[in-house]
Amino acid sequence: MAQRFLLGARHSQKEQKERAPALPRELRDAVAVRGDMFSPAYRSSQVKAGFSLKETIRRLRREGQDLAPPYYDLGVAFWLLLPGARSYAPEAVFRRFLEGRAWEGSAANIYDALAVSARELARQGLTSVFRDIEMQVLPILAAMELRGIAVDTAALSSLERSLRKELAQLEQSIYREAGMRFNINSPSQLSEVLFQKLGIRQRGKSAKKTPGGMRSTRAAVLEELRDEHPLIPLLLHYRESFKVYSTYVRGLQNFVGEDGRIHTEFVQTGTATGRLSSRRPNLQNIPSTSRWGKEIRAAFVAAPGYSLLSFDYSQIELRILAFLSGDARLREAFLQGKDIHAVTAAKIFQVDPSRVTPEMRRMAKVLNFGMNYGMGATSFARESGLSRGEAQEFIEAYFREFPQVRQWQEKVLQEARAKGYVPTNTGRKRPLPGLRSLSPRAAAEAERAALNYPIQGLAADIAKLAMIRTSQKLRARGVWEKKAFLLLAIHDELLFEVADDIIGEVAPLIAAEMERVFPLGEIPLVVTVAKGKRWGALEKVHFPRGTR
DNA sequence: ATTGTAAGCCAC
DNA sequence: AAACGTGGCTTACAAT
Ligand SMILES: Nc1nc2c(ncn2[C@H]2C[C@H](O)[C@@H](COP(=O)(O)OP(=O)(O)OP(=O)(O)O)O2)c(=O)[nH]1
Ligand SMILES: [Mn+2]
Ligand SMILES: [Mn+2]
Repeated sequence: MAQRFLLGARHSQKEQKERAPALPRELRDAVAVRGDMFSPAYRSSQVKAGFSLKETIRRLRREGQDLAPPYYDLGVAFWLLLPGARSYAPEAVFRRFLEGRAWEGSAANIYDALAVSARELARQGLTSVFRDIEMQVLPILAAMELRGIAVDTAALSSLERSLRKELAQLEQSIYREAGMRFNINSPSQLSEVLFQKLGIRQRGKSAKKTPGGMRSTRAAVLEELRDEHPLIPLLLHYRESFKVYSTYVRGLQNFVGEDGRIHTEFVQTGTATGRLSSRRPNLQNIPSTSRWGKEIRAAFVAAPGYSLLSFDYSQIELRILAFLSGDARLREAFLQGKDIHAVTAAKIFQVDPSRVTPEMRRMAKVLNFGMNYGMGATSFARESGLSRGEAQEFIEAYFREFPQVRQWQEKVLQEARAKGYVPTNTGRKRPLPGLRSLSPRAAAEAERAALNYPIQGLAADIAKLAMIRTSQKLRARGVWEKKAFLLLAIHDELLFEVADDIIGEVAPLIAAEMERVFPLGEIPLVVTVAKGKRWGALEKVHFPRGTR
């Protein structure tokens, strides 16, 4: 299937010429941008074409210069044509899409890649997503990376001391219970200690193996063995603390810059669905739930005189599912302002919806999305604590309640099998060659990805539109990158740093803009707002009626 | 010393 | 570990 997206290789030069429509004038007149150079043309209104334009923009802005829009980023262009590849670096792109031509870093190379990608984007109906979404987001990401987010390093150091102490004690307790010293961080050594030396086994259950044939020691397995040996709860505790220590406390400290801020990199070509990813460090997976998690988040702070403002779409993918499937009852639930995550939590935990805790609701999220994207009864049972039979019945009841969701899924799969790819409402598409795999496992895996893609992909576009529109609004007010800074995009959440004296003005503005970026028919997009001096201690903001 | 893979786990 | 999906990071361990 990937062949369909390979360009040029199958055609002779002559055929190419006959088929290739002329490039629009603005692209023929594009300026080739090489990352290590500067040209007065960078200030012109011509299209700037090149690889890694975000990095070029960052470099130029650091040097007091800039790269004027409009942009044409070649890596992003080829990513839209074939999302999910490992690399969109020039060498990889030329190898895959411009066979026969090698990347030499020349302007001619850039024009070649521009011509090939632009024609194919147009042919596949991707021009609008590319130009109106991706190329608008690009300079916003550059600004976010340059700004960074402030970190309370003293808080992190204090956390490091606490965790060191706790880990040292846990380590000793674990050695004592095991009757020997070993590397707790080595799953193979731990597996041997647990299942050979101590002979721990779950009565009447088969051994859980990793793909490598080892007996698994992951948390889900240890959780089931919790009562079988006093070592197990110690290990679970150790695992959680060590994760926080190694990845978040020690790891993050290494990324704090001279300016006291962490500057993540947002990868625009990092996912197959249109989401962004974040790396070096990843600031999209900072812990949020556990006790340690809260403390880690509390180490991310606003600059003096500023506050952090968080805007998160409520139940975003469930609303999109209601919109796409048209399911009458799911739509009705959202028209009535229902919180489906809370409803599911209330059913699972058998409490009144008003008494659902944040932890219960987070668990319900996993179950709700799990059901919609193909989770089995066994996994549902483990996640929920229900028996396998109860889990099976719960899933069936869910699809009885929302029958049009199933119908929509069947339709998505049919079209996906016929076309070999899945589209989103914005025109983005993802090829899924696995759908035609002869391996039932691989085919089933591709089917689940196909069910997820139209929803996660549209959610990604909504979040990107939110970045674009809110930045435009703030720019019109004269505060963008002056008194209001976008710091992070966490999938369906935008985290701003805003001067205290304009919070009352811009918070309703941002929320209102986010709620209008993509109307889902009658289904409202709802944004939850929270603010505070520390990310780990935000308080919900309520707007008076009619202010947005 | 560097690179790649497996296992595991954090977030959305 | 299992019929949720999308990611990135750390450690251990083997291969280079
Ligand atoms: N497949 C899957 N998708 C998830 C999972 N967790 C989050 N997502 C996706 C779907 C969510 O709508 C989206 C945003 O995550 P959030 O944590 O903001 O949850 P959501 O918006 O649904 O609820 P909220 O009202 O914000 O608490 O990310 C998950 O466990 N599985
Ligand atoms: Mn949300
Ligand atoms: Mn969110």
